[in-house]
Amino acid sequence: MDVTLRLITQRSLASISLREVARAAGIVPTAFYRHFESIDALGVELVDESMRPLRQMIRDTRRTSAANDDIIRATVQILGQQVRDNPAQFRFLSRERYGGVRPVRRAIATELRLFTSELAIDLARMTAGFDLTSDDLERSANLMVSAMLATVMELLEVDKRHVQDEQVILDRAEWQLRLIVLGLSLWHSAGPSLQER
Amino acid sequence: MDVTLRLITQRSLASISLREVARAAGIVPTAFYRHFESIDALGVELVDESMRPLRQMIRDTRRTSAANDDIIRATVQILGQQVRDNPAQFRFLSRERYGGVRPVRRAIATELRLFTSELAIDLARMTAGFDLTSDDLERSANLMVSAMLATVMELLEVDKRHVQDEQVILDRAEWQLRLIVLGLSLWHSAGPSLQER
DNA sequence: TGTACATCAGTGAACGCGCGTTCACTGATGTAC
DNA sequence: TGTACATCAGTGAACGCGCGTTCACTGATGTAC
Repeated sequence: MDVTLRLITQRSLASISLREVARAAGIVPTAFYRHFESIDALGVELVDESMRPLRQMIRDTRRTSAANDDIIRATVQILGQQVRDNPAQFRFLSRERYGGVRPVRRAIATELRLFTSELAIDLARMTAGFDLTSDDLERSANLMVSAMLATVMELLEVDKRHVQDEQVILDRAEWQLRLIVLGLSLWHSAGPSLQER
Repeated sequence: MDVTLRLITQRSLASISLREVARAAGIVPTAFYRHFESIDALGVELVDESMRPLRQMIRDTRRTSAANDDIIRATVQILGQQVRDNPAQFRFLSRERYGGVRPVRRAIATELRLFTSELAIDLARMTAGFDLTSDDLERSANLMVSAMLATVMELLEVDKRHVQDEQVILDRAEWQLRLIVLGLSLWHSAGPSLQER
């Protein structure tokens, strides 16, 4: 699984062969079948492995938020750190999220839905005074996840020679999350004129 | 190019062969070279073709917004219509945006940056009284594009037997865009306490 | 209007290659008695 | 402690197949004079 993550740094899972994986792992092609039924099956297992940094992100954020009064900044910093520490996992997820074969795509969609729900729970705590429905929370968590995934993808495209670009992307993400929370804080006091027109 | 769009409904560009394209087009493999140097070159040309519906979207929205007071609803409706009318193009863009080979990925990134700038211009007109910097506009246009692309991807995954799911996704997109505009409308009056903490 | 030539999309045979998968086998490690 | 057997990861030969690319060729259409 490790060598596969390394192989798909440059290309997608669909375009690498069983023999390439075996070669990179230092085994003979037939030995591959001792571990996985096919490349697709390997892909599905990789989803689980690759979601680990995201789950870690939630834990880190929850631990941090108790001691930190700027939770948005902390969240974005943790995101940047996780992407820096686990580029292959994040690359795999963003590559295969829509580009991959169906079973892998579905596995990722399921995991991301869980992730969004977790975020909605945290968001509920953060916005306790805002009088939001669970639908509101789910939709805004979904928007935040979209923004964060777009951020991840752009971070991964940053040329290593222009590290300062990373900060520009992270600053933008922070600004965007702040805008969303600001919108939420005023959602119900804004009245129907802004909400429905 | 048409048969290629049809072929990648199920798989990514990286996983289809020159011979498959030729076969589907009803020509002999060697005749492919009369038209394109390689599959990658075909991909780059497909980007241009596939961006057409997006450009059309901007034009439609501009034409509509003059006569419509709920521009957000109109925008989301136009988005849904374009995706319904050009699924193959949108599927190609979302598949290859991060999953594709580098030249295709870069071509898409460039086009989307242009699209974001166009949106920022329209947004400037919409939010004329809000006192936003061009940086604010660019960042919020970027967030809107992220939200819209995520919407497109989910629309494309909708099972044809559950057409009502489409409306749920579009409603959410509308809600999200509305939230962003609401945030923008109050960005400068919110004061530093909400913006920087 | 007729002739000669250029351009162009497509043909079909052939090549060497890497692919996924099968099969019978090996040798090390673990387990039962 | 010793013996017999099971499990397991890996081996290596072999298969038929689809691949990208080369080459010399065809026949229709367009163009110059």
